[in-house]
Amino acid sequence: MVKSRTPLRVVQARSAGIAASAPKLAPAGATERIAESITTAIVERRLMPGTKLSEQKIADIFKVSRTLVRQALNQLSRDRLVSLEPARGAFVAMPSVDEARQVFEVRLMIESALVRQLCARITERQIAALRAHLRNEALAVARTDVSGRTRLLADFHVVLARLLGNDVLAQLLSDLLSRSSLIALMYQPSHSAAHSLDEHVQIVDALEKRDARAAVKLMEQHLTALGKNLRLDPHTADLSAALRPHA
Amino acid sequence: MVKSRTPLRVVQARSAGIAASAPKLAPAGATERIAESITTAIVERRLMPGTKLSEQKIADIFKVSRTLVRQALNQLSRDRLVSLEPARGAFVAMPSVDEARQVFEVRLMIESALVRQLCARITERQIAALRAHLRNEALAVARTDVSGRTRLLADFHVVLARLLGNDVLAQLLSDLLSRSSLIALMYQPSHSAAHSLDEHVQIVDALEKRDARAAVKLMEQHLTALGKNLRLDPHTADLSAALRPHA
DNA sequence: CCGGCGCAAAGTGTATACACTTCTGAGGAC
DNA sequence: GTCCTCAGAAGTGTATACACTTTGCGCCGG
Repeated sequence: MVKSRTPLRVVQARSAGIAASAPKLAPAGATERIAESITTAIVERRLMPGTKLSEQKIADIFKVSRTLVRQALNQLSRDRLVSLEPARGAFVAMPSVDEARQVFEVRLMIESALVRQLCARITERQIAALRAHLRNEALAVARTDVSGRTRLLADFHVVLARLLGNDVLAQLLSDLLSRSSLIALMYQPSHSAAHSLDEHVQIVDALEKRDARAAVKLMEQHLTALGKNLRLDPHTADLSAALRPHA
Repeated sequence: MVKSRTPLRVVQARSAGIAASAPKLAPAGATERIAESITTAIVERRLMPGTKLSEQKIADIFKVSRTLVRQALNQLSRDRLVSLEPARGAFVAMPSVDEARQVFEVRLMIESALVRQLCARITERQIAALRAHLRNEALAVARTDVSGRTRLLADFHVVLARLLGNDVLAQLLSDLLSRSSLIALMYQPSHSAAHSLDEHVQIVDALEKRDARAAVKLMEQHLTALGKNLRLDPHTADLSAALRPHA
């Protein structure tokens, strides 16, 4: 696994030219922009678990003060994407095996109920939207676009949640999926994206036929498959955990 | 409904004597203490929805700077207990009817699956713990201890979640219950605590008999009962919403 | 040669300073 | 008398300053 020697190399802030000293042109979302960038970087696997997130370095990158960076890191900490160690700093979170298992258990509970309800309410138009999403997934898988692929595979589940029209649910699941990305990154180094995509297709097929039983079953298989993979290679996890304090 | 004239009257910080100027003795949890106090105050109905939470006033109460208060308010904002309006300040959140409905829908999904799984795994000791909790609930209801009653009725659901040994689930449900408290406060001014307690007892009975079907059914009834109550009196909601901007 | 002690550099935690926005209320125009 | 304008107050948003903790490294003792 990568030595994760790079302390930081996030995408550069695409700030508008000036923004010199005056706090004029950072009206809204300055903090949000930072949090979003870091979240995206983690989900798209450009930041490895355990990487130190130095406040000053991030502040320099985004051309803001540590204040806003701290706010962003605090938010991410509540999302469990970074862990704050008192007086030591912020690090990209390293979910434990237990936590990983629990996250998948919760996803299993929620997403089973989700597809069950979806079968009753889904419309033609919504199925078409799902098909479109699947095409994007297939495209990303085909061209081995790791970043996009990872994000799109996760987004599939959020898209499902949105179809219920329940923003609370969608937000909740979105958080769980960010955590899942981190978990996958730690415990599933060699997971087959094509396989997940195939299962997604099968789920949409079941939804289209309004076969609730099949849809739920498929979703359960999909998630337990992901969950079971965790225990298979705890070596990688412990290894990277053991290496963390030094790097 | 209350005019909510009081801008602030949270519990006083029980800080140890000194803590004058030096940042010596606030090593950990300074921010957490503030967030917790405000959360408790909201859940126990000592802060009404729409109440303005002025940073400086809170800072004075807790004898800290605005910095820590802002951190706490940011955390609470992510929990949806307070809403931050840019350049205007923080207010105790006023969940919309839509949001309220969605929260109960999600709780329905999660807690149905919860009791279903619990039926299979619950132990004698755990049932005893639940009975003990129910006794506390009954006590609070009997002595019309509004604060404690509200908290204990909500805690019941968190206790159930903890029995599964899944901290992620417990945390998630805990957040949803805080929001539910706020919702109940806005849309269920005259809700019968005794009725909820009775339903809790029935659920535990079903769990003890390991009757999954009955337990799920009871939980569904319990939650849909709470959810249905929302639409019955949207008047109160609009009224307090109408009064908010001025007070 | 190895292990512990201590000082300096780096980084976090909190407070304070300052810029800008919003709100309120008094004064003036119509 | 009503409405608009605008100045001052109050409050939020960001940056900076400073105290304290952690950490890395050299030095001394064994």
